[in-house]
Amino acid sequence: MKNERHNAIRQLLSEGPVVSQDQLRRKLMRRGFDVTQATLSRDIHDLRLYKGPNGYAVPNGSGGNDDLPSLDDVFANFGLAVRQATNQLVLRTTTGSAQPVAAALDHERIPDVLGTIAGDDTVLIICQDQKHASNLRHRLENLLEA
Amino acid sequence: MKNERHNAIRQLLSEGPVVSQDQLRRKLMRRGFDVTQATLSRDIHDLRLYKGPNGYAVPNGSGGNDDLPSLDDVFANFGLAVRQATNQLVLRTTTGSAQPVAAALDHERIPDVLGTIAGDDTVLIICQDQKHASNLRHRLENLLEA
DNA sequence: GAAGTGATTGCATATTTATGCACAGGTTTG
DNA sequence: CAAACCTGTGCATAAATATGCAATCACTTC
Repeated sequence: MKNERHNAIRQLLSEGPVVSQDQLRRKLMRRGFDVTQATLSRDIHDLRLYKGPNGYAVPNGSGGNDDLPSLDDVFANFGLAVRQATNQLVLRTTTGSAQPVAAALDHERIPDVLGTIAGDDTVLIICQDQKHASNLRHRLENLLEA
Repeated sequence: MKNERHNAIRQLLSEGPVVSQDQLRRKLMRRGFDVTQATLSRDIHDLRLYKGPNGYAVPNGSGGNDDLPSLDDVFANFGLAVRQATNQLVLRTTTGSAQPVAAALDHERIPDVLGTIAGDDTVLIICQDQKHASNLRHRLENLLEA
């Protein structure tokens, strides 16, 4: 429950500005998540979100991670949201992070992945078909939480 | 004076974490600035500071570029042609303009758009499905004629 | 010089966010 | 199975932040 809600929050933030926890609460309500402001305060702490002049935002890849980052790490740090269009996934990342994220994906040699194309903050992932795409999407959504 | 105080605030933030406006007030006091929390709330707004897990921070991007040119402008200036392939649109732009055009598209937060990937003179726009793609294509075609 | 104007600030208070406590639903342990 | 433990949550409320209003001050205009 909490994990799904966290994903929904990231998704919402990538779609439009959210100025207060109460506004976030109402938006989540429309998506079927009914929680109180107190819970959102805790969620925001968990997700390490920032609040600025334009509302809440996902941290921009500042943490600067070191070694050979695993897919899990890369995702936890830079992944924002995954969306699916038939056999393709569109993965939003923090700005400037799409390339390394795509590299990590390629490196994992996941059989579902036919190939990736990365821009600045978006990775397009091509799968064999819709089924493989769904499969991968679920997997990535879980990684987003870590 | 407000400007000196703003500079002092920036200085303080670069030296160590500041977690609350009241803490900031006390630190400024020691430097000879005696103002209330209300004033600091306004200062923070003026300086467009962000508050996150580690307190206040100066905005991420070096040069706070908040306002992108409007989609209409960008299109009128750099857009060349739109073509559709099932759920994707391929947008040709003047060479070197694909990135800014894609950025403008992203920031418009059009619901039809799952994501964009930009090269040098081409932007690939991924939509949910063929219907959304057609919808968006018509819209963009209109902008091109403007 | 009087009156008008705009900028800055404090005060009081509204609004927003964080948190102590209690409780419900699972899990693990004995 | 019961007891001891976690985790996640709401409720009530504390803490932090934003803001309407009025006062002050530096300038401008007539």
